[in-house]
Amino acid sequence: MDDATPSRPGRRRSEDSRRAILAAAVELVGEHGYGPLTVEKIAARAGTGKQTIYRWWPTKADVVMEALVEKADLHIPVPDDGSLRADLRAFLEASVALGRTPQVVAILRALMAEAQLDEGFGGRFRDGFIESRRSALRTVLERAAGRGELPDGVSVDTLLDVVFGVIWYRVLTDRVMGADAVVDELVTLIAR
Amino acid sequence: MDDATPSRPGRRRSEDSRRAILAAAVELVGEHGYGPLTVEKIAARAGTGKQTIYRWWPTKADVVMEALVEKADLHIPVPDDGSLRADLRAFLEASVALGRTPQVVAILRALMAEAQLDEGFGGRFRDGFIESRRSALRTVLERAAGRGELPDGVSVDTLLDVVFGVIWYRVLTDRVMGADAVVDELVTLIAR
Amino acid sequence: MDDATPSRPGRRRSEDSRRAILAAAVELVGEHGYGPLTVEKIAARAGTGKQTIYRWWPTKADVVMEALVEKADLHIPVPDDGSLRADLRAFLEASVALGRTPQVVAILRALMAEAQLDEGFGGRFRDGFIESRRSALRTVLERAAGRGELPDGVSVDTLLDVVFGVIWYRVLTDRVMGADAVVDELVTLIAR
Amino acid sequence: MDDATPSRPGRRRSEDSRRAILAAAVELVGEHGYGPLTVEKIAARAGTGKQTIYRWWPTKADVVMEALVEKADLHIPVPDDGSLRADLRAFLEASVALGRTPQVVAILRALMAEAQLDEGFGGRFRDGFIESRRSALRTVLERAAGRGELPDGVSVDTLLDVVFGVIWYRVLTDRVMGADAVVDELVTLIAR
DNA sequence: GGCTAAACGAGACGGTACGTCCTGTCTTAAA
DNA sequence: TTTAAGACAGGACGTACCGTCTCGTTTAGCC
Repeated sequence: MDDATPSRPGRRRSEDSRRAILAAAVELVGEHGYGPLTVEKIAARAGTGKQTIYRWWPTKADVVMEALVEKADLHIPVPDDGSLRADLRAFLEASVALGRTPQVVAILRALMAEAQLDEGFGGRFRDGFIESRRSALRTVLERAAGRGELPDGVSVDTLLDVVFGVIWYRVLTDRVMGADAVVDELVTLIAR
Repeated sequence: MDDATPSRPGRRRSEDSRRAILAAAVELVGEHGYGPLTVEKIAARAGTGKQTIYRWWPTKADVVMEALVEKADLHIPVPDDGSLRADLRAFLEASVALGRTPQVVAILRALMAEAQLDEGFGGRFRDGFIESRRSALRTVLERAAGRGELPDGVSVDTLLDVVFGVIWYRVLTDRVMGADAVVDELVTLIAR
Repeated sequence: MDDATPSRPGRRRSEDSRRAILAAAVELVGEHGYGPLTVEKIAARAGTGKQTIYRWWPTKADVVMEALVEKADLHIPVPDDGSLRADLRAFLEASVALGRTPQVVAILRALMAEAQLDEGFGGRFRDGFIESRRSALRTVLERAAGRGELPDGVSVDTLLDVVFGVIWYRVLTDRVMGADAVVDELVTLIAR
Repeated sequence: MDDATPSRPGRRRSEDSRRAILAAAVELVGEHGYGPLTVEKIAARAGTGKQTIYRWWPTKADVVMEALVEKADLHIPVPDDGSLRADLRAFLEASVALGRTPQVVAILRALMAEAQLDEGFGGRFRDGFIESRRSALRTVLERAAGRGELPDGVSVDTLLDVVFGVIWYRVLTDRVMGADAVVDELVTLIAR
């Protein structure tokens, strides 16, 4: 996708700058949160010009989102242990673990907020993040559906809404996941 | 709180200005969304000074929240029809109806966004809005619990998370409620 | 002109800020010349916001011009000693004295340059500076014309061009006035 | 200087590019004036890279100056008709003719402006342009001095200042030459 | 013909200033 | 004392150019 036109004239995009910008953004969010984050500060910390950021990302939220996506630990593996109970619990445990990292939570909340305020970013956030998370869990649930483990009368899509809905709702209302039995209860509710 | 000291010297707070400010805020959100909303534009549209806004509301989000609360249609009544299926369905139908008013949806999304970015408003939003919605549904569910209609092994609080989680998740990811069978499916999942 | 509408609502223009801005501009030109002068630096030095500068002056050149005009020493008095030789010499000596102040010379050169590059400022510079200088000397020359002291066949306007032409030409080609006999020679040429 | 080392390896300077750059610069000054002229726009219009401009000219003003010098009509011939009146009138008429070409006037104003703002270019402009004009007229005036046609008590250099001073002063204050009797009057004043 | 070297177009880079917009505060005259 | 009006200090925005630096390509002289 990136190398479709491998030989254009002109200097190539600097991978160093790209990495420095993502790293600077993550550091700054970690230090002071997303609110006071500005393109100017990212550029200063990364040692780049502002234009270099504007050239490749439409908004600072896109920078943060790319940094988030690049975090390997986000790639919550799609579990396949043969039973919905086990797979769903594994998926939720991994999500809960992420949700306990304050930096990641701060970024998730900020990005979801930005997605509401900026329609353009909203679309990119859904396509680049929300949907990829749904498709991971959808794989798990469809396998379970094949085994007849899902409740009757509830579509896979609605179950996705239930799982991600609970996670996001608790993140956005500042009630951290995993401090109680919510994982067990969700598994109980869905995997009967 | 507003009429605690009815007889002070000096000019009284202008009810006209207050209404003009709330109306201007609602109009502007309706026209261009919440993102480009500024105190300056509210004041200009309302024909008031900026100071008059800052004097009575901590942030523009509080202005919008007050406008939202003033909409009477928000008062979704707590249904009590003797069965969880009926009560839950009534509650969800009412929510879905609200979620179909684009202006209301725009405001809900904006307020949830602002709650992420401004810690102070986040608290006021949870206390003044989120919790009041939860307590309404909690009444319904606790009645059902008394009748033994709730699934085993799932607390009322988690069921609240499921219902509101699904609603908010769909609102925030721009997938409007009620365009499909989600109400039926939620009732099926929870009220067995 | 400033007090035509003395009673509008709203805060009045701050005379402190105005003075601080003019002073900062003069200082900065004195320290590093006009080239590196920026609105940002003027604002920083003056302790004002940039907007306060942009509110009252169209360009930084207008700021510098106002500072120049405000210098009382610029008000070269219109001499009236009864003879053209004496009046013209007095006018030129005063101009030469000014032209020996490096700060003033730097400002004059910069403003004339800016007048070439920015058509809008060019007009304001002619109206606000060039013409006021011409009218001062025109008074002197017209008195002399009444006494028949001017050369035949040369209009007052052309004599103004000669006097100011020589001064500006020497300033702009970096050949300081007064290092030689140019004052004597101009008097000789014009007042015969 | 350009052909001092005729046989180096490597590609030779492209005459096409050089001409395209000079032409682009002249066109752009003609269209929008010198103020908004940038190296970037010259390169875009000429279809060259920016580097090709920076390789051969120190500043954009030098590009414009080279374009000006290349205009053959600049070579005002040094008249020699035996009388100062005739020679001076011929010189001034030629200058006035140039001063009526709006494009040339625009360039002259721009170069004089740049000479004020950029010390380096100021030197090159004086050496390469101002002085060559002075030396042309100096030849005329020194011939006249030999014939005793110059006013007493006024040096040739001051007379040069008078003639060029008037021309430049009128150009820079946007009062075009030749619309009035200024040529006649200057001849009257100097050649008595 | 192959080799080295310079100039070419294109365009990304770090950096600086721009002029605009908005924030939250302050100051005025009127109500 | 509140109001509308509006100026204030401050700070981020996104843009435009600067002058430099790669790129891959083209054009030359030399072996």
